[in-house]
Amino acid sequence: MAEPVGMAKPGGENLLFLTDEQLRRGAEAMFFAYRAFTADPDRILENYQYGRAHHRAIHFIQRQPGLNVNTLLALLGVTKQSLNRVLRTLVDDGLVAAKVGRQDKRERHLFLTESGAALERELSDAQRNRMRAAYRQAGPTAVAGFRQVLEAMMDPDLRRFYNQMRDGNP
Amino acid sequence: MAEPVGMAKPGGENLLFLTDEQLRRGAEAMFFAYRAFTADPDRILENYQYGRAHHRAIHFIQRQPGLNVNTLLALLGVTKQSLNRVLRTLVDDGLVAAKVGRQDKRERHLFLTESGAALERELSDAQRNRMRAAYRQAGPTAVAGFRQVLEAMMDPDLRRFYNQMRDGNP
DNA sequence: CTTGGAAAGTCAACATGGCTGACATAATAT
DNA sequence: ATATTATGTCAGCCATGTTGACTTTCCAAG
Repeated sequence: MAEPVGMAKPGGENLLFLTDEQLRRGAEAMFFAYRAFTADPDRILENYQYGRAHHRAIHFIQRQPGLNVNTLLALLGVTKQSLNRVLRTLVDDGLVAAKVGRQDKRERHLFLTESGAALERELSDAQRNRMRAAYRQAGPTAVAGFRQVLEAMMDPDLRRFYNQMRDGNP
Repeated sequence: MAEPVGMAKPGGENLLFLTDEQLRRGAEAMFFAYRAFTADPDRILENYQYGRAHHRAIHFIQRQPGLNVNTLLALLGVTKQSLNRVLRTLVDDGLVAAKVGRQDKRERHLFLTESGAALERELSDAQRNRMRAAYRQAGPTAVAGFRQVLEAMMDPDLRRFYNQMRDGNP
């Protein structure tokens, strides 16, 4: 707690002096927090015979209804063969609807069905509950910092996606 | 940017009003940032025919030299069979030394060898570079918030471990 | 001193979800 | 007419998780 995370240079520049120790602690915090972050949805998914990959696909389809497969591939960062396995089971099970594009008939636009949306809600409810609790405990200033650091950590391409999603869904 | 992350209640209580949208954004930020967070070490590990599991084991052995297998299992949250596969290759390849306990001869205390420490350094250097850049970009206040939120998100058991590691390694 | 249980290692079998490579189909774009 | 793009699919491989069963070693308590 008394551990200094950084200091302003006397000259006035806002440089940070970060020890290896401080950065290692940050890495561990990411590791443990991410484990907790995925634990709740994972427990739910077991009941449905789905995995984390299904959750991610469902999440982004909920987020951008009508996105095409290529966009989803870029968001998830996996190969199309890998995604296809997941997406096929979701379509077969009636959780996702794939509609042929009107302008470009090669594209499939992806949507959640009623039951797909229901599962998405169940999963994200569980995940949001944990995040809400953490946000409340840490307070608004901490939350703003949390998001700033995460955003700064992202690869530029994904940061673009991340911000597009904000802009596209106000 | 103009998105409110929370407000203080007029009454004075520090409650946060968090929309689903804000929490979903947080989840996405976690997802994208974690991808970036693991990407650099993953690239390096490919050259050595190791995976992320090896990195995690090496990380915690570096962190607490001499820990026993049970402790490492609890930190990593995997089964002993799963860990054993990873640990065996690391021992066989001479990156990790397993020394029989003096008091309790059933226990094996794990240490990094010279070459193990070298690989750990290479991996964590890459990871720390990204974190350092993100920390610098976001600033000290943001970093403090980042850590607060991550800590609040952890499962209580893992938070205990997380804080023990701080206390044990001042 | 015996015995129960803990720490660790191992074998086998299986599931998930990554990957590559090759190929097919349909439709757009040149 | 042809090249390219978007998608889907098959086959196979790998890393890493799982459960279950079993052994060895050894500490500790009866």
